[in-house]
Amino acid sequence: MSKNEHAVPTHFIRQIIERDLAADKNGGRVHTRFPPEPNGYLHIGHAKSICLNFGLARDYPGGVCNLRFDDTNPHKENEDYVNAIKHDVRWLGFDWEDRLFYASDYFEKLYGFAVELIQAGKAYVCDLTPEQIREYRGTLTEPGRESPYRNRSVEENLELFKRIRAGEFEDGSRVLRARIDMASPNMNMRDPTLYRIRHGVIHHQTGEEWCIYPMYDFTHPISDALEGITHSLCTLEFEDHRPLYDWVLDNISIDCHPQQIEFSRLNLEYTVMSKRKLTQLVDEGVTSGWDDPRMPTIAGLRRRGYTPASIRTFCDRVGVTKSANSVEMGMLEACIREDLDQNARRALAVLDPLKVVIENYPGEQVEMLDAPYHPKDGEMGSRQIPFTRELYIDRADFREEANRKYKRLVSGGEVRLRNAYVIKCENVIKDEQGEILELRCSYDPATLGANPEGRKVRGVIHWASASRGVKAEVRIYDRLFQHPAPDADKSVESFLAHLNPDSLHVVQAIVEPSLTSAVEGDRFQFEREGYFCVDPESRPEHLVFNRTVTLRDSWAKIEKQS
RNA sequence: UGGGGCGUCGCCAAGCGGCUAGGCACCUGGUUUUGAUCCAGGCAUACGUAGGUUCGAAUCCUACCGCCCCAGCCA
Repeated sequence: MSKNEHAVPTHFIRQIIERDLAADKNGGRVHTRFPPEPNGYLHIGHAKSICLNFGLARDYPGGVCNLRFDDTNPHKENEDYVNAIKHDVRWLGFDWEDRLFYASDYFEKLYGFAVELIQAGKAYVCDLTPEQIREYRGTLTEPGRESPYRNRSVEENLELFKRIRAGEFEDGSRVLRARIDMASPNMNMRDPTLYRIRHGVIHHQTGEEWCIYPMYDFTHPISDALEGITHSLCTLEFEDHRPLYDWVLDNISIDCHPQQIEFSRLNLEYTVMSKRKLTQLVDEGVTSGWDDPRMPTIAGLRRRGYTPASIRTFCDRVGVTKSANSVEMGMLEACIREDLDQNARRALAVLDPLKVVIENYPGEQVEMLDAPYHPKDGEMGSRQIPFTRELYIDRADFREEANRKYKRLVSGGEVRLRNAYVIKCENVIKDEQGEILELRCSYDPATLGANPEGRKVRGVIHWASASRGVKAEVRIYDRLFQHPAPDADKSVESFLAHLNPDSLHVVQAIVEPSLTSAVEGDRFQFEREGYFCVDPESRPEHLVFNRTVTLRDSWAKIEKQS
């Protein structure tokens, strides 16, 4: 944990836990779990859940948190997702130690509890088709009707369930259902399905051992109880499932009854958070993969340059409540800026190069200028930057003429080159179309590490040596969508209609040579531009940087006003 | 027109009957060889609405309004 992270504010779940602790409810234990289904990559919403569950375990004496894969639907799951999820949780900074579990570990026990339910007359084998089950379920305003198979004898149910497990029946032909209340105002209590038949799928953990798979509503409470979970935290859409969670545990012989508590999921503006939609973005090639730096996945944020600490800080700041929310991107960006401002080395990189020739600087001369890695943290040391007769500056840092507000280089004007000399623009060379080709400048040798005498130079711009600088590919990312809530807009056929066509720009930059040794994962502030990280595809002979986030830019605001 | 939730500043969010925490964003100034950072200051006398209880209500009560979730053999 970094120094930036301090005591987090309380929230309603902590209050519940503290009340339980005070009442010695679970023998003083706090035991949570993070239970992802391995059917996709984790996203920032999962990060909130991870920080919550593992954070609680960390903050209470003796607290522990399990990692459990909710792998009851083999159709959509695979081992690659399991590995990616483990990697992401660890990367975020959390440790499940020896508590790695799979719901599939409990298939045999689960089967036993299902038999118990049948023996108690609380579950039955139903032969209705999926369509019929839906019809019999009724609607939100009308009660359902009881299945004609609802009153089968215990013996018949037991026999049938055994034969189902033995593989005698086809997919979809029968299910095991809980026998609760077809007239319940809560849809989840209208004899929910407990088991379905699935032949021919190879489960990533259990292979072909089973042809029946338990449903979430049956599996989850039992898995929690088997692991001795005290507080089972999930998102709001499961609120209606809580009566069923409790019903399952109340009707089987198990001596642990965790408390399910629901909180609202995280929503971020200008992106989507549902696994279905993220999968679609990947499958349709809209993004380069789950780790595309524009994705709100942990892998995407990592590749974008976000640090684990910045994501943890973000999760702490958004808090835990039951109210619907849509958090601004600015909140996330502030967290990474805060981290990187303090911890990232500075470097000079020119993203849109314009050649500058210093006419009074000797052609063959190369001066190595010392430049601190950080303006405030001297302990980070410094590097040498070559200064030569031909340089590059950014096109945006020169204007032939401009008003007083513009503090950069203008014709006949002076500007400070960062960590180097003050230069003056003597001449502007253009082509026939009037396009500026290069600038002819002079430098003042007396201005290295010193202010010029008798005049004030207001601007400072970054630069790179033309001969010693290094080419680099820089990927400039913007938000993936143009709409703050792409999946909430019902007026379009698909959320894809809101894709931002300009979410990625690739530019060829000239960067200072010290960056040649940068390796995957290194993060820098390119001064006056933003924070950048080295992409996994980067090689010493072909550097690739991703822009994590821009710097705050008050100049852009000033310019916008005029 | 069933059930379950939620409504405090542009966005998050504290608050749990006694002067509306805080963060992000935004606005002013100052410092600055990054128009960054940093520092100082500003930013809710209608807490969804209307009634009520109370000396006192965002907090308690009543009614209403708005938004979200639920009719998978998904999780």
